[in-house]
Amino acid sequence: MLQIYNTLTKQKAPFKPLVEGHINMYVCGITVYDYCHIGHARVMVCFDVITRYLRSRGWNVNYVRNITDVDDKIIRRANENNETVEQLTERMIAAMHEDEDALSVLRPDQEPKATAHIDEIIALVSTLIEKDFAYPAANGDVYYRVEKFAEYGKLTNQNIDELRSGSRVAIDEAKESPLDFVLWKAVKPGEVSWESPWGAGRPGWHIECSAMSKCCLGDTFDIHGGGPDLPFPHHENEIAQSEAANGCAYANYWMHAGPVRVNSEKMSKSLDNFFTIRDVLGKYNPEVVRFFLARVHYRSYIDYSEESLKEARVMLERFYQSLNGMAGYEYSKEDADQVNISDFEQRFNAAMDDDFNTPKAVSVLFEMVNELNKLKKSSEAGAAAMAHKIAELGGIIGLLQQDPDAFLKGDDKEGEVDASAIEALIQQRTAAKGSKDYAESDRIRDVLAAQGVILKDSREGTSWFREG
RNA sequence: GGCGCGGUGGCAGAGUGGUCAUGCAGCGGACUGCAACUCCGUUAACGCCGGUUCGAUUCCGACCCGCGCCUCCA
Repeated sequence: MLQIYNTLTKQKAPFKPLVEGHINMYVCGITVYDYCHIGHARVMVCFDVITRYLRSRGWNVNYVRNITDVDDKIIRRANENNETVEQLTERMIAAMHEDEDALSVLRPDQEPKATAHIDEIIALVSTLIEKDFAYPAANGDVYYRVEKFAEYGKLTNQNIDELRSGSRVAIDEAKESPLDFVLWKAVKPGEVSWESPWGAGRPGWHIECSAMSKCCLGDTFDIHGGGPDLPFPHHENEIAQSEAANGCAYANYWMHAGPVRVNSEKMSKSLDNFFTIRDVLGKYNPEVVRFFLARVHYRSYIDYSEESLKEARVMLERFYQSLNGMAGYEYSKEDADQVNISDFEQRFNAAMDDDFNTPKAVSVLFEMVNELNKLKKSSEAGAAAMAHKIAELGGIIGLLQQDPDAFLKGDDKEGEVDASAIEALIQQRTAAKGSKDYAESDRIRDVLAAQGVILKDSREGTSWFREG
């Protein structure tokens, strides 16, 4: 039984879809004015793991993640760069897709862009005005009348009075109340804009998600997800817009990923303490980055550090050392039954069913590695079956799909010994060993070790890998 | 100030009212020319103070500490 922690109810509850076997999920995506950082990567990986797992269990998942391609920051950045908004956003969308591909994040089924849904946005704002939940102001903006929506604040337990007194938002003369937020922004000189019943302008931030989710998934859908800084005000405002306009529940389950931290502070644009995905991919194998993010429960914080990345690398090495060389062996269903594959698989699924507990699921995978290493000595077919299942289950988290030998050897990087030089030194060492010249063979091993290359002698000869 | 989340062995990180998390590191052993990989064994923890209970790291309350949101941010 799948259990999901729901931000709305603040507890874990059994998941019940609107339509049996089917899941409609909307996740807030990226505002594309800059390269994605590791915090963005976390949200991408988190919902990618969730989608992969649900599909592996037979759910039919329709995964929508939007792209915000017009807003203040985009306009400012495009001006700074002397390019159009569209040039900037297309560049950043391409970069985002490159980053996702590197991290083995599968594309959502739909990636709606705000600028492609202006008509739907205008229609939604019109409905809100008709229903008296919004008003055009003297300055050309259209605002949402927050105090008209009785349930405002139900996602994050805010109450209107507290918000009003604690409001840090500067009083805007055009608004009826400081809590009101903008649905449609009147154009300023030099900005991109679209015609509307309230004059030329562009959508506010929150309205696009209400419009696009309605367009792609309908008035009510199953899961709405996003990053840790979105519950308030963004998701609160989405609820207010959609439920007021549609007259029915918006999303049934709200899921929020935890933050990535640096030195105990949240990684964020405003703190300027972020590392972009491409920075980090320059130093670590993409799978290491993915594992770094996926080995912690999705709702917990993660501390970003070189040590954490290295630890993820070392953990993956254990998997790949064990899997290495197992691909070629045959096995039957009986072989798999004999080594209790289904018990492990059940425990893996039970962990994932419990609010997507990846740390626990990974621990099951490690138990399987231990079993595999033992089976290598007793049952070739049993070991092959185990190895196959480890890779299969790892694949659900988006891991363990590389060729083990390739992962362990790594790419030849600038300034490091390349593979052919390593092979040549190994041949010299083998010759030295053959004549029992251990001083020489140890010397060669030390030379390689000094460059991070570790040798492994076995009956079949000497193999090597690069340590993390 | 309001609303939330969290404090687990040297580190990372799950979980449970009374037997093992898991990985790294450490220690002892096996394998090895020596290593590496691997295997076997092993050490060690639940912020603080009360309460409930036969028994609490796990439930309840207070306290201390850390973090997030309340302004654009995933």
